Amino acid sequence: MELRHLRYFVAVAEELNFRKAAEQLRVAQPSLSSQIKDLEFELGVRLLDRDTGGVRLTDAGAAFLAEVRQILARAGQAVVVAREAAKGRRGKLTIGYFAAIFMGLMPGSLKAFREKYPDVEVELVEMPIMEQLPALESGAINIGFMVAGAVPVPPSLAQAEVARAPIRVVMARGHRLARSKRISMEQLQNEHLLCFTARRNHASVHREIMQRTFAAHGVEVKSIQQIDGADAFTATLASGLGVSLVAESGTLGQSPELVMRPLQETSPDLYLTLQALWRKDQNSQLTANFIEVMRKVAPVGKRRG
Amino acid sequence: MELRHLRYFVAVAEELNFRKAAEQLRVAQPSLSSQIKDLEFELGVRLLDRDTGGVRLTDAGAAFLAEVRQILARAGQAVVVAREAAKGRRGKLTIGYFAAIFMGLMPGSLKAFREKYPDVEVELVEMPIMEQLPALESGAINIGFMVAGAVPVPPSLAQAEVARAPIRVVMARGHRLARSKRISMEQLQNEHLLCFTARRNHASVHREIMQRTFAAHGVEVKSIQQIDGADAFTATLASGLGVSLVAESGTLGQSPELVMRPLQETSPDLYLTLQALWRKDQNSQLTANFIEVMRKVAPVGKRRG
DNA sequence: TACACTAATCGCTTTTTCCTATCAGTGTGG
DNA sequence: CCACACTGATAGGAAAAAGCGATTAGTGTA
Repeated sequence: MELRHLRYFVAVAEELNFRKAAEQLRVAQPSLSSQIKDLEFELGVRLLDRDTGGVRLTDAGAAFLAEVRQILARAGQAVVVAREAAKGRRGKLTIGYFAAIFMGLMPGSLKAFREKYPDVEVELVEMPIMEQLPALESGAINIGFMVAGAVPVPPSLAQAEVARAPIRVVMARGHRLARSKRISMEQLQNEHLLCFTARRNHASVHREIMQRTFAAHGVEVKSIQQIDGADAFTATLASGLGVSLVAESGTLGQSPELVMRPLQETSPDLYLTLQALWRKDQNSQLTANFIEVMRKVAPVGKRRG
Repeated sequence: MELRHLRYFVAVAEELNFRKAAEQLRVAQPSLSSQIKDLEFELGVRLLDRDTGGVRLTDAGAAFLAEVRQILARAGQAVVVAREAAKGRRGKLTIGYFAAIFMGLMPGSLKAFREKYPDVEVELVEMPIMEQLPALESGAINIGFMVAGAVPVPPSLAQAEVARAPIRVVMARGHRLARSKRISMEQLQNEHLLCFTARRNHASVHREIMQRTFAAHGVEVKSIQQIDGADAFTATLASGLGVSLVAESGTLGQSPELVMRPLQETSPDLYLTLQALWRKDQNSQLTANFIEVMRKVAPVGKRRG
């Protein structure tokens, strides 16, 4: 059974006339008769009662017709879906992300993407960068995100900068340092510093970045306390126990109990860059579209240095 | 695009290997390559990323695959539907009926039919016999019912007896005649007789049958009052205003305000036969099945004569 | 009774699909 | 580092299928 048989059958069932149906299908009437006969033979069912006087649908033909109409409609739909999907306007996109409180660009990007591509199903999977890399390679996720330079990127993955945001000092609203308009790194040297991690006993990318930032300015810090989980981290900051460095775009800035202050220093290093990662061999328009939207939405801080 | 293309595509998408997919499809690998190429060309979309190293689904391929699986499933389903429909186990049956209060066999028959053929959609259309005849010929209804001999049946329609029930006298529980165990036709001669009709100003088949019954026994009746609508007819009987003749199987027997009494006479004429009608050229298994069920369910009264 | 119309059949052509054999790459193991 | 097993693509001819024109058989109508 081929779609041709179904198309021919629908034409005859609608016209109830082989000659007219054949004309509409732009084939000769004997071809049509032959195909219908083959279809009936394969089904083992008479679909059309016909004699030299005309054509009528049998019960089985009427039931089959209803099914076939749906099949043909779906077949047409499938073609549309494939073409739409090729343009990245339809399909499923699985995104691994992490550190909303740290860089916080996903909510706005997702909203904008869903508005522009309503037929794309987006699934967000929260996972630390070290889990994203194998997930990208296996195809479990289509796009991953990391702070530039946090970890080495395997050669099978492509990367692109999607946002850049200045580093800020974050602390409780009532914190002693909150009175300063700008805060120098020397001031931070003797503060209790905090960083967060996704899972207990995991290496903290956040700590890595903080240490690197201080080191780049020749400032030595004693230790940075690691806190598991975003909520715990926020709560600890809010208690006034310590301070941390995050990107200005991080969602911590939305917390009413916390404030952000710029650093005194103006080096170009004092920016965090968010990079999107995807498989080089994927060549996915879906991925390209998401990154394009994200780039437009993402607050790209102007360099001060 | 033909189902072959879709079947081939699914095989490759599942195996991610042309050679294995070809083996499974029992075709040579080059045929498979060629068909997939044709499919992609027709869609204008690359569905599979392939090189000498292997095969991967593109985004479009993944989206298309999901659609195609459903199409193929439906196509298989359509074949089943056609075969089931040919056996009368599936499809739609439109039944014209009338005079439930008069012969009252439909509820039980419908119940039994729905139990035996749950996949058949049954639609009941209430219409008097004179409307059923053209509806049968046009195909608006598949089966009609009439009391045997009520009207002449056109030669294009087939008919079969499905039930026979004795004629009874029906009246209010408190009616004077209700005290008799049997009632003779002479007793009825001077009673106020009632018959019902479907619509105002329509000829009453009920009256026709009653007159014929009396006439067959040489009993002459003055007049029979015609009442529009089954509910009005029941209510008028219940009020004690008059009496009527109906089949024992009629739903009037279920009314607590009414009683039925047999006639004194024992002629074989004193039975009403319900006939099913359908188009001769229809040759519908659905119709045959319904009538078969109805015959089993219908109370066929034993002849007393 | 002729005529217009129905769908089916016949013999042949065209188109499509399929096959075998081969080729051009890639990754792997000795 | 080179064979070797593996990938999918290509070429040319064979087989199958679909299509065509002409014709036939049958029905309904004027």
